Amino acid sequence: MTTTTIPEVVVLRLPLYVRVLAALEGRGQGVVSSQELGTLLHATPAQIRKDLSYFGRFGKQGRGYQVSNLLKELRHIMGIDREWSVVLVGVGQLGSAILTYGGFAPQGFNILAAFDADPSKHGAAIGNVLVQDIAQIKSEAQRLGVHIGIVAVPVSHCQRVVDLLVDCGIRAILNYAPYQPTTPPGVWVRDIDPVVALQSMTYHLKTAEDQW
Amino acid sequence: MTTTTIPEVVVLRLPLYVRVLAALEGRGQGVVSSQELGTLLHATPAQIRKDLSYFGRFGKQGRGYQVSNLLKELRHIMGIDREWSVVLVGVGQLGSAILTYGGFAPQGFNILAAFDADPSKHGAAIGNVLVQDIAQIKSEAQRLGVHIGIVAVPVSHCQRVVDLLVDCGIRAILNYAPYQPTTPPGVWVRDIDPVVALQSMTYHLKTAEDQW
DNA sequence: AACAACGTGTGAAAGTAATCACGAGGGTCA
DNA sequence: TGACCCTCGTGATTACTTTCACACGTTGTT
Repeated sequence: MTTTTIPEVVVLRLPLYVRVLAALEGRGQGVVSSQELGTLLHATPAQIRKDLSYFGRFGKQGRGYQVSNLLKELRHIMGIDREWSVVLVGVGQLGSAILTYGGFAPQGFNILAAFDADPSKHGAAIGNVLVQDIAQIKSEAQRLGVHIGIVAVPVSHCQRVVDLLVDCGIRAILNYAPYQPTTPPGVWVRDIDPVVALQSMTYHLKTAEDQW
Repeated sequence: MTTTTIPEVVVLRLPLYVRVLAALEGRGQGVVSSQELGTLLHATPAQIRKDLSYFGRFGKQGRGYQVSNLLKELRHIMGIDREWSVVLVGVGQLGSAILTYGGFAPQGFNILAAFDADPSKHGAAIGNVLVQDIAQIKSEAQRLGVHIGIVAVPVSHCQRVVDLLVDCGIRAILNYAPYQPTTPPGVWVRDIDPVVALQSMTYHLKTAEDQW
């Protein structure tokens, strides 16, 4: 068995591949070339081919890739051909919005429970999810077999909550707090911070202005 | 004048530097070393020093960096020592949540107007912002001197809305739709897609499982 | 059956980014 | 003053990513 470690940049691109392949399948396209995928993904055809080659040989010379087959393969490789159990911590404005957001479930990410430290929120149901006492999280996470945690708490609580999730056996965390928590090896964190995204663009806006 | 082009990866890290420096200033710390910054940012001290060296010589040998000074410098370099005018397109569930989110204004990003194609939404005020007809966007954007656009529309409308924003003279776009729009050179886009973030983690979860 | 057009998979080359390692300066204290 | 410790800034090195370019298989055509 030839186990090459996949570069992380490639892993980060895989979901985008799946996204456009799903769109192509939805519109009934049967075959796609690396050239066309490259256009749709704003990447070079060579990069598409090299990325895919890390996982196998899915294409056919002279033809391209069979959309439905490649999509199936990639979904399996990424582990998104199954359901994942998710818990959310922090039911403030942001947390509530996440609970009512309809984009996770269709992709197999099921938010099964929500937790907050504020007793006044306990017992409420937001978007079909019951808000529970944060003290219950460990037993609930184990009972539900949770894989993924979403953190939507203030910066001041972020590290503590992340530690707690890790203690619950969770090894993948989607973090909405504007803070990079420290985690032990083997735990994956993705940060979502729109302000950071905006700030990295203002650098370019300013630089473009200064140009003249 | 020595104008080296700054690597984009460095630009993407600058906001994180500002974030931790602001935290250090808030807690009253006067001086910080690249070593300590590295710990807080999960980066090596060498990387911190090299990144900062693209913009100038802010440190003092034997001491480190003066927190307030470095913060001031970086804020200026990134263009976040001023206010930026923002418009939002798409006042659905997500768009409404963005309008009521309190995290943008304190960082100098002021959402001045919101637009939607649905007439039933026009005239509503959400989080102090008036929802207007999308047909008004060009005149309003010019009147308000808008710099940045936030896109919170369905995938099917994303490209059209982005084209419209570009036509309004906007050159920085924060895109919440799960689709990578095409833009002319000189226009900057940052995509925010929590599902993509989750999917890149399930790859690792699955791989860790398969290990044994 | 031969040929042309197409497009994959992949080593090699080129281009970027991260890290190393060290000279030089600053601070502290006896 | 001088010895010692600290930490920056940076050229050199190493590691990682992307792109190039071509052999080879597939499809369609005459």
